[in-house]
Amino acid sequence: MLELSEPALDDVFRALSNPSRRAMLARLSDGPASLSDLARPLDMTLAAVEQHFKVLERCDLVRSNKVGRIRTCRLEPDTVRATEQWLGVLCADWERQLDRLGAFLDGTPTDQDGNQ
Amino acid sequence: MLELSEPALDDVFRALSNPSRRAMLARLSDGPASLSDLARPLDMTLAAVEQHFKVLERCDLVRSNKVGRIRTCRLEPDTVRATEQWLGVLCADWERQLDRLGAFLDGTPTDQDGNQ
DNA sequence: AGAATAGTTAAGCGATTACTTGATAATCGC
DNA sequence: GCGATTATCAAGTAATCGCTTAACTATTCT
Repeated sequence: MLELSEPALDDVFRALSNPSRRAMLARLSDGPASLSDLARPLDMTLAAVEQHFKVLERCDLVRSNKVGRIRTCRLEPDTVRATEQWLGVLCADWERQLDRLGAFLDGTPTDQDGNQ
Repeated sequence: MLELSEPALDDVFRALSNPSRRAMLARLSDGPASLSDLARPLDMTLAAVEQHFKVLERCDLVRSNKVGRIRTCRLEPDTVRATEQWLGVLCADWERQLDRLGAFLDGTPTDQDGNQ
């Protein structure tokens, strides 16, 4: 599984924080599209959409290649999954901590120490 | 399962895009902490940490209560899981689309199962 | 009571964001 | 070749972000 560095996580979450960019990703999860395709439902100039796309591409949420005058854009699901996993670990840690607490309240000994 | 609105997703992803805020969440996934606890490993003033915490609290990634002069902070894992799920749907849609494409290239009719 | 600890609030500042307009290519259809 | 389509680049701008400092309000400790 792809592991994202801290700066990469900055960029991925930043990229995901914009609704137009999320709409572009959602569109791409349905299949490849040109920049104009991505722009069509969005209420902004093509130049703006291109800038949004570059943000997504710089952090590897998407990739693209240009043939003729058409740039074809695709989702890059590895990065999406790596991001999902980061959140998963956060929840897992939380649940592990709740388990330890529950065990403590039950009077059951915990063998996983390391409380701080 | 908690479902996040589009504006809520804006705020959650924005909140997650900062490394100090992610460090605070990671610390809280280990158990409750005061604001000063959260500030200790971070190279910034307590005022800055409090501002970061407010960002996390406004989008329900954490909650807190104050007793005496101590504000005790906790993770709110429902929102983390809802965010994780949004990413999960994105990947699922992408995989469904790959399945359709694969089936088309095989000349086989599309059905539900199968992975990539 | 006085001093230290913990948190809160407001103002300010430089950097970054999310656009826009306008100019410039490159390419396709006829 | 010409005009429409598709994309790219540069510069400008208003708003937001990530801090800081400074002043202030509890609360706890001795």
